[in-house]
Amino acid sequence: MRTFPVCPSFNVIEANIGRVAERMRGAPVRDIVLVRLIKHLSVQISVHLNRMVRPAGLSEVGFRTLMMLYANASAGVFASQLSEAAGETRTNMTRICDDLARKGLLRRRAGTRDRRRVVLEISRKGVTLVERLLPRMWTQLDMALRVLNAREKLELERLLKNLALALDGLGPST
Amino acid sequence: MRTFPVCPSFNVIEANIGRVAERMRGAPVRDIVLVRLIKHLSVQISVHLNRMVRPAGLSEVGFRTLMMLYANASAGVFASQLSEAAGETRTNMTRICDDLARKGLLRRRAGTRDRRRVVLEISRKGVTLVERLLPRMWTQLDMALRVLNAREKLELERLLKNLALALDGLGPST
DNA sequence: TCGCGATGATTGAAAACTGAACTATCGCGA
DNA sequence: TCGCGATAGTTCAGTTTTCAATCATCGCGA
Repeated sequence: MRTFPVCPSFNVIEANIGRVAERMRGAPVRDIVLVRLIKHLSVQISVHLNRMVRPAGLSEVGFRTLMMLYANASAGVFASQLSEAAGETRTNMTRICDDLARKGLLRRRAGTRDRRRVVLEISRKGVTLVERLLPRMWTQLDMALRVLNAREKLELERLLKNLALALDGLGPST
Repeated sequence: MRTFPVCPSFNVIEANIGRVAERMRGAPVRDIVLVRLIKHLSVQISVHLNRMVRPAGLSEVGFRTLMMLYANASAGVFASQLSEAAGETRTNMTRICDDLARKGLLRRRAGTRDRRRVVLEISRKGVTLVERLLPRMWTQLDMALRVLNAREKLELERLLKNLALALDGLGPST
């Protein structure tokens, strides 16, 4: 099977996967490589994002949350929706919002229709911060993803979404 | 821009990214979607793997570590190599190996040539466990990735590796 | 209208992970 | 051979994340 040139940080991992296959026949090597690649990339991305927002006193998760609030600035969002949008557990979202609220970046208020719900709204200060950080993040992101052309990006998105769909379906059954 | 059908769990996220773009022109929407997709997939995969190895009393990280040890069963591995292969920090690897050692799945011994190093070796019990679990994992993995054909998998691997390479390069500079 | 199971959010305890010291050892040059 | 910066691994303290229990509120049916 042909392999591709790859970053040093992943070479070690791939070498080890190959060694597993040598010992135990039938290993779906390419599949394992894919899974590990996704994890590896996820970590790399997190590290980069963290490094970018740290100077502003935020964590990557905090920033992601704030951005989701920014997206819904006009109406505000319920906490549960927000946790879904940011991809965090509800418990964790509570803590993250605690932190953001302490920093004055968001406001919490009880829902009017349903007082169990909590409406979260980004503050003026939060908007300012997001709008200050976003352009820099976008530039970085654009630079990093320049290695792929438009067609490749589209194809990558398609493939990853197929994968996400498959994993979703696999979930509750097994 | 055309979008693809996608799992419900990611729909919310994508909708929110779209809303950010409405508010702030110039957002590289497709790029952001890609990054969030990768993170989303990484989490999904972790959940699935965890669910599979939990009954054996292992965490996903523990199993991944054990598998890397299995790959190098003949010679054993130094702890630092292992942490690199498993994609964990050295600190965390110490803790994980503590756990695996307590369960009798690996042996630790001082290196002979260099006594600072610690040689890690999978135990008989560890080998048995890995060989019991692997086939089930591979079956699951195979099922999940059946949504992609061979050509698509190869293309996905190529694209992801390109991305990994780009992020690697971006690292120390900015 | 009164209950009561269901739901949204929070809290507390525990687990997982990380960064910064610290310890022991190494290899190299004076 | 001695000393000393570098390296491997661990420990400790702090952060982040999760699970399970809890609180408050809702909506629905008797």
